[in-house]
Amino acid sequence: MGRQPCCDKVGLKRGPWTAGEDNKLINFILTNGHCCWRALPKLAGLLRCGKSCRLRWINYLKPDLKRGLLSEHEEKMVIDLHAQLGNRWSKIASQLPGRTDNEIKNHWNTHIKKKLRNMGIDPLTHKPLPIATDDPPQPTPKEQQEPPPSSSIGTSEMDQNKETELQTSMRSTITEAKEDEDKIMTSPYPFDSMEVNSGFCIYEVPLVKPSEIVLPCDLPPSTSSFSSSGASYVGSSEMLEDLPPFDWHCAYNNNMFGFWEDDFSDLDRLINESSNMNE
DNA sequence: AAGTGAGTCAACCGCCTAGGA
DNA sequence: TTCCTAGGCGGTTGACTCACT
Repeated sequence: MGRQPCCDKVGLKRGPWTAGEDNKLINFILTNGHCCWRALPKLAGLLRCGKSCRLRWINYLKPDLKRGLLSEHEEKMVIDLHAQLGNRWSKIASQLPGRTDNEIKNHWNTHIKKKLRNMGIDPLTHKPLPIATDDPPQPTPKEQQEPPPSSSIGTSEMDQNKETELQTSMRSTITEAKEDEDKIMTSPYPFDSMEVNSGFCIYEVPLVKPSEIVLPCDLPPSTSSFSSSGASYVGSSEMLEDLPPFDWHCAYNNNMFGFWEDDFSDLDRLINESSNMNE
C-alpha cells in the first residue's frame, strides 16, 4: 500500500501560478491567516493543493521576503553555514532574514558551487580540491553525500589547521553579517522600527511589484504571457478574473505593511483602510 | 532567422517528524 | 503505545530565457 497523496490531486491545477491565484491566496491569508493549509485552497477558492499554496506563500508571496541576488555577505554566510550545517537549507535560511530555503538552495546549486570550484574549493567538503590533472577524479559516492559538520571534517594536522581557519572565518563572517544587519536595523530608514524577530524587511525589494499583482483591466488582448525578474505569470483570461478589491499599490505607498505581524492583529485596520482607499 | 545547449529558478515529489486522538 | 494527519524539508524536475553558432 502506497502512501496516501497529500491531497486529492484530481482536478487540481499545477504549474506556474497566475496573478489571479496569487491574489486569491494573498487576500485569503491576509483576511484569515493560514490556520490549515489543507483546507485553505478550498476556502480561498483555489484549485491547488494545500502544499502548493504553502510553498507559494512561503517562497514567493510572504511580505517579508527579500528578492534579488544574494549580497556578498549573505553569500559568505551561506558558505559558512553550509560548512557547519551541510544541506540543511531551512536552518541556513533561518539565519538569513528574508531568504527562503528554496532560494538559498537554488543559489547554492547555480552560483556558489561554481564559484567555490573556481576557487579550488570542494563545495561538498569545503576543503581544497585536489590539484587538477588531465584525468580529474570522479567524486566517490561518499563524497557525493552530504558533508558532515565541519567539526568532523579533517583528520590530518593540515586539515585541522584548515578547519580552524574556516571556523575563524566563519565566526568573523557571521559577526560581520550580524553587524551589517544591526546597521540596517538601526538605520534611519523609514522601516527601521520593524522588529528583527518579525523578519519583516521589505525595505530591500518589494516582493512583488503591486502593479504585477493588481493587473490593469485594459491589458491588451495580445498579452498572452509576461514575466518579471521575480514573478512569472501565465497569461490567460484567468488573469483578469474578478480581481479582489485589495489594492496593493495603495497599501504599499501608504506603508500599510509597516505594522505587519504574523498574527495579523492589525488586519481589521488593513482591511478597513484598503476598502476606504478603494472607494 | 533558426537551432541548440547551458543556466536559472519556481514548483513538485516523496520522505520525515511532531503532535494529537 | 500506536496510528494518523498536517506541516516541513531536501532533492529533483521541467519550463523558460539567453547566449552562441
